Amino acid sequence: MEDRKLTVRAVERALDILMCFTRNSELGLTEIAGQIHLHKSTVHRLMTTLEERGFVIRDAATEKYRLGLKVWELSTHLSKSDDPAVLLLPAMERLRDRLGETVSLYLRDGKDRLRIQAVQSNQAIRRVAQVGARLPLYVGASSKVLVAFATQEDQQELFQDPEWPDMSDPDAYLQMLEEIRERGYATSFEEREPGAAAVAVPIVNRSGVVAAALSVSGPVGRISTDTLHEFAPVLKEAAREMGMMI
Amino acid sequence: MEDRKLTVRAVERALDILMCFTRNSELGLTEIAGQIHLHKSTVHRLMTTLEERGFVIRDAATEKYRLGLKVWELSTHLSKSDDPAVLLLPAMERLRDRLGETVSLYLRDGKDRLRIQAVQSNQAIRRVAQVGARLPLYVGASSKVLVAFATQEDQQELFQDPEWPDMSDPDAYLQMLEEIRERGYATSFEEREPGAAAVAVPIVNRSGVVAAALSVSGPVGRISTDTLHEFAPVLKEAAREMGMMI
DNA sequence: CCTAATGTTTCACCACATGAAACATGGTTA
DNA sequence: TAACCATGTTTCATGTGGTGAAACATTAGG
Repeated sequence: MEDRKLTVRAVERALDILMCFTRNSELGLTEIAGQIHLHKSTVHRLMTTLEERGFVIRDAATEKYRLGLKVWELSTHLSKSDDPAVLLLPAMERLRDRLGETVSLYLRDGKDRLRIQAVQSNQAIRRVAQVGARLPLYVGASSKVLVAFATQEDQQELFQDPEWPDMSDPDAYLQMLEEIRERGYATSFEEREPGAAAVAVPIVNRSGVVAAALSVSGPVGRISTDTLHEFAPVLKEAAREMGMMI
Repeated sequence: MEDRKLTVRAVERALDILMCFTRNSELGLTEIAGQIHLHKSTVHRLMTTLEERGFVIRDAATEKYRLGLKVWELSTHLSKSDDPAVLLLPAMERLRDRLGETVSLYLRDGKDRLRIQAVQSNQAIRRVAQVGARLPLYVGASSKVLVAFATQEDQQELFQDPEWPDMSDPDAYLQMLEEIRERGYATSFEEREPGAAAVAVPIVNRSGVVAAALSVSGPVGRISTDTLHEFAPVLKEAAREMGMMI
């Protein structure tokens, strides 16, 4: 072992267990043990610890574990002041009112993107976006934006990741990213979700860094590829304003 | 050591570190080490682990730690469906509109209570209640309710806790709890906070268990002890309705 | 009744978490 | 400039305490 670990294994495991609950809201002991490949007795001890500290609770009925009050308590103490999710909410609502479609805000987080805020279209047929969803970086308009404006090294790291799908034509893909950087927005048409289309633009903060991606999405019945391109300038203007705030 | 620990010390410590951020949103290494009485090198390793997993981040400017994205992500996956905080919000808003004062919802959590929801009075002078605040169980109208309707064993455990203040007259205190159970509400007048008065009632869920405490509070200038008793029946009716929902 | 799948506890082993101490860094003072 | 102090970081010997196999307990289902 050349580069010595300076982390604590038991804690890593406990945190991994907590993150399991982003995929399933209720989990049994063996279920968790299966997901993180540990012996159930080990998981049992970790769960006892998490439960004792209130980070998970046991459902009285199902006997399964779910996230506890402490998680919620912690989240209320996240520093709200500089949190884009609350800071940009009003601007997102205005954009939704203007375009009439669902508006989402994404943050790059490692090899994924995270939908940190969303305001839903109020039309009868609409795309419903779930806040907190973790989505892949290799598909969708917002992904393209986040990848296109990432650093070279960052991109290389992503592409080399085993999770990243094999590119049939790497040059064409890089060409597309270049195009996105040039015109300042990306589109997607039934790419991640059938029946959904989206436009996304980067939000550049005052330091000149791409801090997030802003997208507008809706059903293909209402949004043609033409519509996407019509939306783009409106989005860009909104993103520019938002960038001033963060 | 007679009763063997079946918890994991390193994990307990890591979780304790996380909870430190409910008191301070930004913390340095030695600061944390001081709070949980550990050597800074130990804390350093734990923090590296927490950071690697995204549960804390380092502020670029101050070099201090703050809670990370993962905490927020986890919190969005708390099962919202049966969460009283969102379920009872509309009813709380109606109550606020009716009485014109700040309405709070408390949950018992171990030796404390937790304000899990609050809607503020919209009068100029008002009591501002912070959601997520952890408060003691030995003072305040809501505390009295939560203690009064706790089980005998629970009460004993609380009273024997070293944190619990010495009771000058235990019999009088028990007498007061009995009175609260009889009339179904508790009051406080400049008890926890100078200048604030409150009434609180229990919320009994469909299983007949006291699941939470509902309180209305405001400045003493507007709320006399008489007002508190006038509010009580309104609160009780609201709590009855809320109880049906959880 | 047996079987299978849960969760729980015990226990011997030795990996690995631990804290002291040394080191590095930046900021403040004289 | 040096001396100082308060941060954070890394190293390392020590033995505690985390680990997983296995045994046990419990429940549900066939």
